[in-house]
Formats: sequence, C-alpha cells, structure tokens
Amino acid sequence: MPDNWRTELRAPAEQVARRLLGCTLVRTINDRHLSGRIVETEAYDQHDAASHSYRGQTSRTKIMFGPAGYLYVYFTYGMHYCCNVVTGAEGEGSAVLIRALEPLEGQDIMSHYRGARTGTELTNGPAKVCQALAIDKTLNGVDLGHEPLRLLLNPPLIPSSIVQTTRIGISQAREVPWRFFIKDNKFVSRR
DNA sequence: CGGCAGATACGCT
DNA sequence: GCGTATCTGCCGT
Repeated sequence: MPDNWRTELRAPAEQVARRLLGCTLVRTINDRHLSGRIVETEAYDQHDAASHSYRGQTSRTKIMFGPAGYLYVYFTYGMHYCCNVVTGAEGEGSAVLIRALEPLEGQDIMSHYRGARTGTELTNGPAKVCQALAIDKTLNGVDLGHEPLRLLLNPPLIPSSIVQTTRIGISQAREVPWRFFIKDNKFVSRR
C-alpha cells in the first residue's frame, strides 16, 4: 500500500519522536544529495504549553495541524530556522522537532552552508541542521515523500539505545520528558 | 570546556 | 511591547 510510511507518522508525537531516531533525511539540491541519520528529536503537541500549537491554529502553525508526513519550518530568534515532521491525525497540531543529524552524504556541501565548519559542528543542533541542509521557510509545508526533502523510515531502534530526557530551550512545561536521542552518539546537541 | 551576552526579526498579547 | 523549540564569540577556569 502506498504511503504506508505516512501511516506510521499518523501517531502521537511522543511515539513518532522515538520512531524517527535512526531514520534518514535526504535533501536534494542542485543535483546533489545531502543526507543524514536522525539522532535527536523532541515531541510537541497541542496540549503542551511549550508547543507552537498550544494556543490553537494560526497562519504560522497551520502546517502542524495538517496531515502527517509534511514539514513544518519556523523562524526564531531573528535568524534561525528549525524543522519538524508533522505527526498525528489531520487537525491535531503535533510535530517532532529534528534536533540533530549524523551526516551520511554531502558533508562538503553541508560544510559550505555551515561557514566551513566540520564534524559534529555541521548538524548538532536544530538550527544547524537547517543551515547544513539549506532548509528555510520556502520548504515549509513540503511533502516528505519526495524531493526536495525526503524522509526514509529505517527499522525502529531497540529501546535500550534510546535516551529520554526533558526538552531544551523552553520555559514552559520544562518537566515533560519529550526529548529523545541515540545513546552515545557524538552528534547529539548536548550530553 | 562552561557560562554569558549579543544578535535580530517576527508572532502573538 | 515582549518572549522566543538558537547559535556564536568571548571570556574565565
């Protein structure tokens, strides 16, 4: 059945946040593939005070309320973009923030977009991921099933390789443990 | 390497 | 106006 991958994303953000660890994100740009393995995520949903969707749908957040498998990109701190995979049923307002990747292909191009930085500094943070993959507001709302940005679902990781903690950079709902990362992975944003 | 200030624009109150 | 799902450079240890 086509779009089976999307069905897996039509689930609570907390569940999808775990599911996305180990999956691959492929950015196609200028006939090049930039790809990485997702190593850190955070879940956000409508009943969560830290979520952009908490106060209901607005023009900024409407993508979050749409069907699963689309990209929600937001701009913050006057200079940074961050990207999310929309999850849940249509109308739900939930998404998973991609906080860090382990680069697989195209590190040379990523380094160029990242101001000549290399290694873990390429993609160990949500805004760094967007800069390395050239993701900005023009990709808000794109379908993750095909170019220019594709999500490939790999087999789920075993639970013992996943660490669950509280989220980073928020002032609301600090105690909610909806950050997930791959244990011992050096591309995770903070240890 | 850890803590802190500054950058800087936009959504929402 | 105010706060922000961040990053960087600069300082001190």
